[in-house]
Amino acid sequence: MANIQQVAKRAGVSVATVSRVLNGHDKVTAKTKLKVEEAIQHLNYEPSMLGRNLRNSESRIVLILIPTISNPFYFEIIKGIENMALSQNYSILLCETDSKPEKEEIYFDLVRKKMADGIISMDPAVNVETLKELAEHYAIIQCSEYGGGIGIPYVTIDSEEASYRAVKHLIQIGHKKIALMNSDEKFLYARERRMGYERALREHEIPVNGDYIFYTQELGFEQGQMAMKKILRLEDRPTAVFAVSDLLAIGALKEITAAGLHVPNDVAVVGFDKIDFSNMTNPALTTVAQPMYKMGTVAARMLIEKIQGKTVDSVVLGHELVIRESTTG
Amino acid sequence: MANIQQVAKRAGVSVATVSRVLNGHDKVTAKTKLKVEEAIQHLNYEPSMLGRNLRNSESRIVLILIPTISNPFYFEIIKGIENMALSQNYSILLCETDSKPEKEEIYFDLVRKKMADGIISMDPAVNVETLKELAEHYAIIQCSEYGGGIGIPYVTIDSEEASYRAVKHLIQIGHKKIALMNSDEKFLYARERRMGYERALREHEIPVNGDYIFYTQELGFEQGQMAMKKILRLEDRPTAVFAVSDLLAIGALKEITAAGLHVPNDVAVVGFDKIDFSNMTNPALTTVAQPMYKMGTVAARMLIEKIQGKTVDSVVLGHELVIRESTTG
DNA sequence: GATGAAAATGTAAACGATTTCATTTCACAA
DNA sequence: TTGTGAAATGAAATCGTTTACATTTTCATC
Repeated sequence: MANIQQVAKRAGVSVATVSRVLNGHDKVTAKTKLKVEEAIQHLNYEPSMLGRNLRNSESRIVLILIPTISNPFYFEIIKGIENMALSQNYSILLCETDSKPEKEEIYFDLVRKKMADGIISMDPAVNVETLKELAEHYAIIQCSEYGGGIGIPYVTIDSEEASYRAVKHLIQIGHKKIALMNSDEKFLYARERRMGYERALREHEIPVNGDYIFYTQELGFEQGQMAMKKILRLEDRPTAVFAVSDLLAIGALKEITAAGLHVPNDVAVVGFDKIDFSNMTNPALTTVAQPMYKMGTVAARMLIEKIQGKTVDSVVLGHELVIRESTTG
Repeated sequence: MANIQQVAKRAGVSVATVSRVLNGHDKVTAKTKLKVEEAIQHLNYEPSMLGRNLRNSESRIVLILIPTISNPFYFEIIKGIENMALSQNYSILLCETDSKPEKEEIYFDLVRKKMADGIISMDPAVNVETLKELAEHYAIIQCSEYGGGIGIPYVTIDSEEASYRAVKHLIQIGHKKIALMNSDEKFLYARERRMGYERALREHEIPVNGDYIFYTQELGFEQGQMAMKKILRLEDRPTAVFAVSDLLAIGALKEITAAGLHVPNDVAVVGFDKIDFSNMTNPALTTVAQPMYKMGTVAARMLIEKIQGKTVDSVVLGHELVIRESTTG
């Protein structure tokens, strides 16, 4: 494991010159460049990021904060972030918080200790106070989930509108009794999605029925099953369900089928996110597609600009309703 | 952003003493310790990993190489690795290779440049030559997928035996015409799983029928669908399918249902891996459970020991057949 | 109060790069 | 040949820690 000194020695030049060759900087004579390159080759030299990072006061690592890696919703976003980051010579540290403040704190510490240059937060349960405080000193971007009005740039979609369109689709194919499977309204997106749901109903003069709205603690398959069980027990059973995540919707599918009912003939189902699996279920799931890959690249670009000291503005991206078997048979 | 010098100055001690307090090293008088802690508090000091890492010639980062993040098979393994790593103050860099040598090379470079202290490779398509070469200088562990006999420690399960048991289960519930949906036999695990399949058949005096063995390029849902289409077209149609991944099996499920057939009455299906989704399908999938979380923790522990210069031995963990609706109705 | 060993603290040299500023080399014109 | 300015190169500081070694302090003992 040679270092820059040894390369310099072998090439008969100073370390400064080696560094210049390494970084393609300034002007270096073709002849010296050749000598240096020969030395690098011969010694099998690889510049150490440790030295370089210390000198440059940067780590070239960005943190991605997600609640759990098991939620496929994050896949494409992560890919987007990764590719953009890679193209700018950043690496990504994927951090699962399990929505636990202790784990979150471990990762926040990583940026305080300069192990990371910035954070892309996708955890809806993130501690907003700490995040705000951190944002005063470090580069932070919120992706997909965001606390509004806290001065941290975000990239997201218009949840209210997306939700509105999903419900409108159900109404247009004839449904009037539409249940909403929402997550806890402490999350902004949950409040927005309920508003979209209600707007669609009101617009078609369908009264909003509180009994048709269900809240779940998490957005997983089991929560979807449990909520669906309750829905199926209602005396005036809904003919359609709009779930705010695909996993919830897939749980609903399973439960409806288990009850001997048919999707969409007895109960239609709409999900949200268009995760890969939404296409693998029986029947395939109608869902709202978020431009996840794009969100990732945009978030990464914003973060890198922030790291470079630029000011960046929040971005709202478009979305799309993907109609499949779970509503149209 | 204060540094250790400023803390030392304010506390009226030397940087060495501050460092000692920081690391809970040696003996420091309670009084000086207090002074130092006051200074740290007051200056809001956080030790920089950049300096520390350079000095210690380590990055405290480990690389995880996976072909793609979209395969849920890796979730639990990653969680296992992450938790073990975290407990030892390591962070993990999740690296998607897309099974492309170029991307792989980017990540290999990260360890050559000391940005990472070691690698846990889970990519079956990894370039074994490069890996071997790298293993001479750096800490490397293979997890789940491994090239045998290349001198790199691995943790895995007994694929042949697991496969044998899965097929035996199908035979025991009355099947004789059992198709195998395997991946390319350039992978060791694919060869092993075919051997287990054949052993089970031979043991029950069922001839091995080459027409019943299908190879897929990847282990995804679409490949499962395509292979199943072919299987359904066979004149003497199998009554059961053993797929070497859950995603393949889920593709098969979808295709069987689409053909108007019933699982398991017309065709029984067994998968491999017990990913979360194997429980969410209709019907739920019979599958071979790998102890993924355990594999992760074991791999991480092995890697850390390797980093510390110890010699470590390969490990073979147990597995379990999980019988669900796709074979027993 | 002097002594000496043990305990606490300090000094300064790493770790491996980048970069500012000073110095040398070079090409060319006088 | 000499002088000049530009181009190429080098010397040394710097980034923020840790730690081997040197030095000072402490304190029980005589």
